[in-house]
Amino acid sequence: MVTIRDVAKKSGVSVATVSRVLNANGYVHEDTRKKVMAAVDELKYSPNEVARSLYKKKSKLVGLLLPDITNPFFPQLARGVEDEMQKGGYRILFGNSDENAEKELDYLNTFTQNNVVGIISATNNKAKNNYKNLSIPVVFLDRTSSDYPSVYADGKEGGRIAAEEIVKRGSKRITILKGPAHIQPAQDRFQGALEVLSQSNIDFHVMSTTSFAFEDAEKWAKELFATYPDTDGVLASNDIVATAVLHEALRLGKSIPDELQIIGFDDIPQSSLLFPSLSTIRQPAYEMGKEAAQLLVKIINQEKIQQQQVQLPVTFIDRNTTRKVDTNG
Amino acid sequence: MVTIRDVAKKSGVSVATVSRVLNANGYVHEDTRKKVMAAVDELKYSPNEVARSLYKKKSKLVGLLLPDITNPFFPQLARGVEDEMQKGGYRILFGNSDENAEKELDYLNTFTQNNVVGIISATNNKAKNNYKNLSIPVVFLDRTSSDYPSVYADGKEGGRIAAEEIVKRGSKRITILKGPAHIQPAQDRFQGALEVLSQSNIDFHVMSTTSFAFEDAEKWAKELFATYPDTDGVLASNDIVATAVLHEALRLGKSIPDELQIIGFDDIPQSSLLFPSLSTIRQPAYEMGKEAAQLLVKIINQEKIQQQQVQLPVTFIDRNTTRKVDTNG
DNA sequence: CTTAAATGTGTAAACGGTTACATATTAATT
DNA sequence: AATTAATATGTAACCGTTTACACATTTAAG
Repeated sequence: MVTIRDVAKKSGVSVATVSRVLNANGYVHEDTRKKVMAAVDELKYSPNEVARSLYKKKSKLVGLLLPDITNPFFPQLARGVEDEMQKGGYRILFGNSDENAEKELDYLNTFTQNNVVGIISATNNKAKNNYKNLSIPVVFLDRTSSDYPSVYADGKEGGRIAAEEIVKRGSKRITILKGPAHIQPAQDRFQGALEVLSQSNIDFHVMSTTSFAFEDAEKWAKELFATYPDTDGVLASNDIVATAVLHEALRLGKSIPDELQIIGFDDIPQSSLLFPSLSTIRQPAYEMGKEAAQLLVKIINQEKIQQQQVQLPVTFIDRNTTRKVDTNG
Repeated sequence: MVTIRDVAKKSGVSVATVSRVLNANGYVHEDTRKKVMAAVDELKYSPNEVARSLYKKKSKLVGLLLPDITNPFFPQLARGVEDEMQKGGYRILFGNSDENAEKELDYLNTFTQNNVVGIISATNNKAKNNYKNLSIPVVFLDRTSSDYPSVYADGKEGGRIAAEEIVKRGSKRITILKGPAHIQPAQDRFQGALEVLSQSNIDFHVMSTTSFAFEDAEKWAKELFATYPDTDGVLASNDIVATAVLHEALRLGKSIPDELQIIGFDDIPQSSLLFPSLSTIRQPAYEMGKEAAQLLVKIINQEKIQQQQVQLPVTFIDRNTTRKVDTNG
């Protein structure tokens, strides 16, 4: 390994001078700067971030904690975070928590032990006080929080829109699939939908589900049609569940969207490739990731923050699992 | 921040002793061990990995470089890597390369600057010599390599199987969608399929595509049916493209699998949730990630390796975009 | 009982950077 | 010409660990 001392020797100056040219810090004569840069090039020197981090007590690393990268909603988030962090020269220490408090704590420890300069967490764990005594900034992603910086989409509004749209398009016996109880965003969606349907005079059922996993999704779908065979509108807790519902409905020979309308949530990339393509409430996942990253670097740089909580808007994506609404009405 | 010195002071011993109890190194009296552990607990001391890494010249970090986490094949890989690494106490420094040599090099630098102890790379870049003068072990994932440790699925065999199965099921005018030229695994699949079809007396076309992106997939699909409207069997370069083909075929009112059979490649999670569900060649992505991680930690630990190249088998997943084969034949 | 080996602990030097401080030279100011 | 400010560079301490080495004490062996 070539160190700053090797560069210093080769260019005939002290390590301090080398450090100064590398960091463009303090005074250094143009001639010596050139000598040093030449030595750097020749030796292919590249500073050891670990040593730098040790002295400075801060690295160029940020921790990113997601529930599960395997859930198709999260890669977009992650990508948004990464692309933005990349710009600021930050790199990502990555972990999946599985919404498991122990794993989460474990990762939080790793992050601090590695001098990360900030953390972005998209977990929905109750164990908030894992974060209480962290000395580094945290921003929560896809999760509302009044006491921490956070960026999230307007889930409640999303739920409302979904309910309004499905009603407007004529569903009369709606089933709301309520997502896992401990996932706040899922509850927000549910509340929004509930609010609208409660105030309407449309029949509806609520069916609880306990996970967002692929493997479970088909089970809920079967259960749904077994329990409520005459439902003509499903508000799914997310696009995965919606996809499973769509799949099962087609298997049962239901005509979509004529007999049954389905609205998902998230707008994961593959939703547009289904047939019929899935109508859904879009969360701007990539932008959310970016936004979170921007917020975090602002906090790291001690910039003034206008808004600790960033709420991003949600939009209805009108595809083919919903009927066309009468536009002249 | 509480350091080893604070613990030493509190427990009335030297830092060397504290270090010894923490690392279970050298001799230390049981009584002092207890004293030290008590101080550790009381102060909630947790060692600074950065300092440790600096002295030892190796961290507990491994670099993971993927083309794009947003491509649904990769989260599974990543998860396999992470789960396995987690077991060994390693954490993941993560990056997306976008198959861009500059980004790739940039990440490789970051990795080494941060003293990672190994790298797993799933890129398909020509710029192999980015890896030449790395002093840390690298294993390539989803990519064949004779001169580096690598784990990959048997793409060529996968291509053969796909071709055989679609022929066996009666397609007579087959289109092979050839994936991007610079993606070796895509070429392997293509070669396998080509091999089988060349030796048969079935008509077939080859159509080249240049990316695996969602946005492009629909374009290829439309182009496919515009160019070869009478094709009755498609061998897609991966499940995304297959999904787009399926979508477009259904849109055109083709009956699947009766008029048109489709076989994908990868078996990404959502393939089973399509309707009709997608027949495909399964790559064991999660296992590949795990295998790569296992191989890397073996190399890190200087264990004897029997096989530098591990090739995982590929299987035909017979779902509903292919016809049922006559079993009594 | 003497000696050697095993056990237990501390001091200080690394690891590879950054920077406070000291010092020297040159340029600007009066 | 004398003084001050700006420029340029080096020395050494520091960041928080680990470990080589030294030394002391206990235990085992002869």
